[in-house]
This record gives sequence, C-alpha cells and structure tokens, in this order.
Amino acid sequence: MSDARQRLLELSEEKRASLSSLSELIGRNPSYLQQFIRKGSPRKLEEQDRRKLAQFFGVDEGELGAPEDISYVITPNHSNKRGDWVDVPRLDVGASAGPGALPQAEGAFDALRFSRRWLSEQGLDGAQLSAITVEGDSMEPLLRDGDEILVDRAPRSFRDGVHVVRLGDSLMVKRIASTGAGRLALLSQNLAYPPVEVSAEEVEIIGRVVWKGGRI
Amino acid sequence: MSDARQRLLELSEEKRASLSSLSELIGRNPSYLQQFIRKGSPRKLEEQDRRKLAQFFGVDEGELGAPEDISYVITPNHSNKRGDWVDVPRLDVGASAGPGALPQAEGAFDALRFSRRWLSEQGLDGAQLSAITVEGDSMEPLLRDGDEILVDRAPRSFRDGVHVVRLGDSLMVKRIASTGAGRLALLSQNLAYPPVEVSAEEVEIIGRVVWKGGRI
DNA sequence: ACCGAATTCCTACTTGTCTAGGAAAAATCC
DNA sequence: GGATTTTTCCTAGACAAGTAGGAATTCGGT
Repeated sequence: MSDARQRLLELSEEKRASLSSLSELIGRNPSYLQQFIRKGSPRKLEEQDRRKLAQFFGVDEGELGAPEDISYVITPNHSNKRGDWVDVPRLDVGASAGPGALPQAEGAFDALRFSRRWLSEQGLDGAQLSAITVEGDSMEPLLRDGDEILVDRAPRSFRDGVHVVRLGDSLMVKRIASTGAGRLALLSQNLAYPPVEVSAEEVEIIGRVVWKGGRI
Repeated sequence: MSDARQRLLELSEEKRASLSSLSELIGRNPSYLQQFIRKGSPRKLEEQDRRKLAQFFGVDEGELGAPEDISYVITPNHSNKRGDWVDVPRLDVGASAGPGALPQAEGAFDALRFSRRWLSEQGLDGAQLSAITVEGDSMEPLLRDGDEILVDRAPRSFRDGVHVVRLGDSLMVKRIASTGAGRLALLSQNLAYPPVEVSAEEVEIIGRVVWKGGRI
C-alpha cells in the first residue's frame, strides 16, 4: 500500500471517522475511499478531494499523495474564504516527520480564525495560509520553540526569506537564499547551527513564513 | 435532551466519530455513550470520561456538562465563549484615552478568534483576553510597532512582567517591577527610553501581556 | 444487612460500514 | 471511431454500530 493510502487509513482510525462517511464528505459514493485504499483504483485522489480530506484532518496535502515535486504548485482557493472569517488550518508537523506517524495528532482538527479585515491590515489578504507550531531552537531568537507561525503557501517565484521547507522526511523552518547554479542555502538564525547547502531539487518549499506569534 | 448530550452528539457527527468507538476510547462497553445520550442514564459523565472526550474533541469540558466553576470571576460576555471558538475583542488604543474604563469592543469592533483548544495549548484558557496593537518603539526588539498583543485582563495580584498600563491619559506597554514602598518602575525594553518610577496609585494596570504576534 | 435507585452491562434487532466482485461510465490511446 | 484502460458506481454478504428493553451490578441511605 502506498504511503498516501496507509496514511489515510491511519488518520481515519485515529480520528475514528469511517471511510464511508469520509467518502460522503468529498461527495462520492460510500465505498469510494475503501476502493482507493483496498483496490488501488483510483490510483490517486483528485486534487480537490485530497484538499478536503487534508483540511478535515488538518494535515499537509503531501501526506495524502499531493504531487511530490514542485514547491509552488497551483492550488486555487486553498483556505476557506467565505464570509468575514478565514479559517487557517493548523498542520501537524510531527506527523510529517519520519515513517513512524505521531500517535495522537494534536491540533489536527484545530484551526485559527482571522477576520478578513485583520488579514488585510496585516497585508495577508490574498495569502493561502496555514499555521504550524515551531519546534526546536534553530531559529532562535527570531522564532522560539512553541511559537505559532503563519505560512503563506501561495505559489510565488523564489524569494529570499524565512520559509517552511521539506528536506527528506522532515519539515523545517529556515531562511533560504539562492547560491546560484540551482543550489540553495538553508540558514538557521541560531548560529550554533551551520548553514546547509542543497540542490533546489532536494528541498520542497512549502511556503513563506509571513507572521509569527508566541508567548511573551 | 440536555446541552451536554446534544453537544456530544453534534461533536461526534462533526468529527464523524462513532459513539461506540468513543465509548471504547473512554474504556466502556460499546453502547455506553448511546445510553448516555438516548436513555439518559448515566445522568452525567464521570469526570475522567468527560475529560478524555473533551480532549479528543478539543473543546472545553463545560460543553460536556462539567460543573460550573464559580470560583472564577463572572465575566459578562467579555470573551464570548460559545462553542469551540473564543472571540477576542480588539481594543482601540486611541479611544482609551480619557477617564472611565476602556471601551469594550462589542460587535462594532474587530475581533480575533481562537479555538478553545489552541488557547488551552497556549495556557491561556481562563484568561480574559483583549487584543491591542502596539504603537511606538519603546519595547523594541521585544515588541515592534504594529505587533498584535493579547492582554489578559483577569484581576490578579501584582506580578513582574510586561503589562499594559494607563499613566495619566495614555496607554502604554511596559515591563513593570516593584521597587518597594508602594512604588513601581516602568521599564522600556528599548534602552533609549529611561525607566520611569511612579507611585502605585498613579498607574492603572490594565492587564498582563501574555502573547504577541506580528509580521516577520 | 437490607432496600430502592442509579448505573452498567447484556441481548436481540435494525441500520450502517466494510469488502470483494462485477457492471456502467469516463478517459486514453492508437 | 473503436478498443483498451481507468475510474466510478453498484450489489450482496460479512461485520460493526445504533437502538431499545431488560437483567445484573453498584451505590446510598437507613
């Protein structure tokens, strides 16, 4: 079974949600997701189905088999943008790290909610936002362990700045800078961590960190 | 049907979790929660069951019928606490000058909205929160102009820390420290601003800054 | 210990979900 | 266009969950 199928099964059991009700959630007949998992047909979920499920579970679409490659995929209408409030899903970072899935996905159902007006004051109106909790001290003192960051996942051309990237199996928050010749430098704010230089193909750029919040 | 039963049913449907699997979660036989809801027996959930369920759903135990906590001060719809979301009113600092209490941002003003679960993760569960935008550079680099701060206005005994205080007609954010003899020091993070020492009667402590957020 | 009340489990029945196989519909490829 | 592949739905039997009534157990107060 592919990773995406395995993961979907794990998530449904963890959240105690039946596959048939999830099939209904994405507007398909009750046995649709069963077939996806057991029979292997369809090979991949449709983009909008994957998005709905990822949002329901509060995980990254990549876990449910979103196209591996590009950092900046076209993802129209990412966050919920109806009415005056914008729901920002919280991604479970732990779950994306390593093969052993996190047993209890904290915050998976959770979301932060911002008013449209506030977002536009912050200059984040058109952004496709997700929230992630920072773990570790590699970006001290800019970001501290436990801080919450908003990540704009809107497709954009490359820019310097602090980004959430996936390198191998783990998500990390790093300042990225181009060093030319298709290579990128991943810089930690905390100078105790040396820079890492990698080829642009190795890293998937999840999004740009546009906002941070945390305890005083 | 009582509120708690109704709410439990709503939550289970919303999260698509079967009642029998939830019964299993709390270590009882499969029909336990069915009976709680349909038959009304038991009248109330046991404390630990309620806690497990509230944690699973990420809601306050009160929604599942926890006894009211009267030890806490009555906060007439300051933070709206219905459902999973807590509305945090944003105070207009400019309007706060002058005599009388701070104008409460009821409806007309903007608000931020946080999930109950997120607040409890941040340790802000019982706080009476308001949001304020920081102006000026006196707390650089801790707080920058335009940052958003959450202020816990719950009455508490004096503590050191960053607080919102009113001195005369103006609101300010300062670190306060007792210098004994009924006097307080108002310290700016930015050392370009000298400390101010005042008597405790001169300043009104609006609340304690517990959280900050802002652009990167 | 005894009694009444509340709680918890149990059983039987109904309804919904899972699974596998196959048919209809849609997409893909000469 | 016609054949092949893929997706999607459907059906039917096995299994799990929802429902209701009743039996066994526990709890509280004498």
